[in-house]
Amino acid sequence: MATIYDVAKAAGVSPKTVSRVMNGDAPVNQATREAVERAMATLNYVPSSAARTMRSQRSGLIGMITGAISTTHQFEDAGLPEIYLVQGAQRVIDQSNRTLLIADSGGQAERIPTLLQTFREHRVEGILYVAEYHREVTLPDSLRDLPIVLVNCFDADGTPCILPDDEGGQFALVDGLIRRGHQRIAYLTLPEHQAACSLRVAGYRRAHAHHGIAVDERLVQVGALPSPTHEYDLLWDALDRVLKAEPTVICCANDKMAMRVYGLLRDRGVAIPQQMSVAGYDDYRMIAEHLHPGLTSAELPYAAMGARAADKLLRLINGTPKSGEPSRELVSAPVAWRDSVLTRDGNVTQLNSRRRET
Amino acid sequence: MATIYDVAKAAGVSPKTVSRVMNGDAPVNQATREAVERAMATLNYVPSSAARTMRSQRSGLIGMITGAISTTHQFEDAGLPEIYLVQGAQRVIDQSNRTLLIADSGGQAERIPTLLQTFREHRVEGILYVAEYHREVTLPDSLRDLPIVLVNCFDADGTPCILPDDEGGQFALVDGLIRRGHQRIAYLTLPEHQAACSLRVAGYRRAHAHHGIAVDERLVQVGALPSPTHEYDLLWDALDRVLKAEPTVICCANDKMAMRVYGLLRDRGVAIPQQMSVAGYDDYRMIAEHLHPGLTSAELPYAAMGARAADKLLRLINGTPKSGEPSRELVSAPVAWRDSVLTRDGNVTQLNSRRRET
DNA sequence: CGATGTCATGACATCGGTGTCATGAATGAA
DNA sequence: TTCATTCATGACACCGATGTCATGACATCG
Repeated sequence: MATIYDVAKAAGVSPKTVSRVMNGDAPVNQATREAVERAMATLNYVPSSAARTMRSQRSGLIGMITGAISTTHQFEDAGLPEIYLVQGAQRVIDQSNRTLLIADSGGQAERIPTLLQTFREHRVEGILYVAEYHREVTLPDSLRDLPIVLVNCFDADGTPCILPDDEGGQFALVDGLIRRGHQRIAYLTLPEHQAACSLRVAGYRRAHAHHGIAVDERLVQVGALPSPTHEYDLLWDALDRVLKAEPTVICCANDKMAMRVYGLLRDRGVAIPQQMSVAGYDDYRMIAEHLHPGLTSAELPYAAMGARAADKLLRLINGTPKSGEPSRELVSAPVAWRDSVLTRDGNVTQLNSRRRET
Repeated sequence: MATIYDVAKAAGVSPKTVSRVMNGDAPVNQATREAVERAMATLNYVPSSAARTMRSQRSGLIGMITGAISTTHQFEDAGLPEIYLVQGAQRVIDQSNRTLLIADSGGQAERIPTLLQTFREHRVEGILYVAEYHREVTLPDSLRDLPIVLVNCFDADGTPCILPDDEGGQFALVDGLIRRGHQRIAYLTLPEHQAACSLRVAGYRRAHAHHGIAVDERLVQVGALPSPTHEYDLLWDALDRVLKAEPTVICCANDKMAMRVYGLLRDRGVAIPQQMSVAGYDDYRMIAEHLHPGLTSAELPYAAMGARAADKLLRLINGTPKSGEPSRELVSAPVAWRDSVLTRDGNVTQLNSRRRET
């Protein structure tokens, strides 16, 4: 592998001049520059980031730690759309001429110290700490000395974080339902004590308040997803209870639940959306676009969150936070309206024309 | 940040001895070792991988390039389960005391040269080149000089690769259907010219041949998924044609299509699985486990492929390929049998008991 | 015309580890 | 006892960049 010395010799200049050509940190004669560039091309020269890091004490690496805090999800694949987070963050980080180093703990919390050790050895300049679902976390003390941004999670110490606007998203969805003529809107929540769940329910309630509609509490029920501990029946029962309150639309805590509700409703001979509209949350396109009819869902904006988090972290590293920048930032996203929701126009009901949001 | 010199001074030894304690490459007196370890702990010493890389000419980095070859998938999120690939590969790579460097092109092929340049600057020891779906690729010449393993793709030059056993998986699924009493098995393929599609159809045919059943060609139809170019109707029509041939089960080219088929069948008042069994392919658990009833599907073993690929790459790097190791390796996986498939016992039909495969 | 400044370049040290070789002490074999 | 090994350790150079400082050639200014 060619070094800067080889290039210097081939171009008949000193290594330092080659360095100057690469970094543009001092004027270089045009002819010299061209000679150096030719030599670099001929020798297929690629500078060594190790050497550069050593001398400059800047690694140009950002560490991302994902699946970090799982309580052994043997069943859940909640973290799956994290790939979008990675893409969002990577775009921003590449622009700052840095490289993203990703460590996935695969849900094994005990591996985290090892991964952090690796990050430290590589002298990462900052860390993005990603949770698989919106929740509170407690950071290990060993992280205190590095610039860090939490993504999809927050802690009690006010560490900078980027969160999805679950309350606002659910508000927008339910607001849209009401504007489309729905008055009796059911909500199936999850039993878990997740931040996302309670925020979404809060958004549901605020939308009702906003339109001056009282919430019939029979319309709000706790469902569940299949898991080793609770059986399907929980959702079946919740659906049963909620149907007694005669809703025209059922909002589900997430897309997975909505997918099950499709099946359960149809088992009862209820046509979607003619007899019952359904909405989800997350807008996992793999689900929402491919269900029939297409599922209306509030987007969980992973890509945007990744980008925002990277942006915030870079400012932390550079010591240039915007003045008055809050430590906690919410990321909103539009609702994707699809055919699972019927517009109720007075007594007449009509199908939405099929549309996609970009 | 403490260096090896600081540790050496604190422990009253030479830097080289500290190095020996860390690497265990030469005997060190027990008392000395403990003194050094105390000093490292006190100073919070973390060795610099940059310095180590520079001296030893081994970076300990493996590059993975994903979403590498997309033809701008504005619509597809095919690459989503790649996260499993990452986890599989990372597990193996960590064990070899190396670190995985991931670059995601986000489907923008023009970004690949930049990403490769970054890999080179970091002196990665080898590359995992991941395609989002099983296909043939052509490698840029600039990759020729690095150990490389293709994942989920192959090229014309016989570059080492890891592929899913689509033919075998579909064979196992259809074989299982026949053993469960099905004789008229429909197959909905995709119009795309993907390696996966034709292999799966081949497996379908081989299973029939294996049991001496002739394939009624009306049972094999080309469907499609929603996209900007073809409308839903394509799948509707295909389903229409296939139903005329009176199947007892419909196999779909993948889980997304199966999800749509659930909706389309139910629109026609066909109960799943009582009146029609359905099977998918990929076993995206986000879909297969949460559909109601649970979707029977052949697993696309991403995690295992990631692990196998990493393993193969490490052997390439170490120059210790197993003797007679084929350059192309297929990874098989079991079929996940769920409630969407009815067992037809003579004239009597029965539901599978609900079960999960681990 | 001499002083000063800018341009273009090179010599040299340095970042933090590890490979090589040397050295002295202890141990075992002849 | 003496020579050969093994053990335990240190001195020193080196990996490949870049920061600092020095230098010579011109250009500019008063």
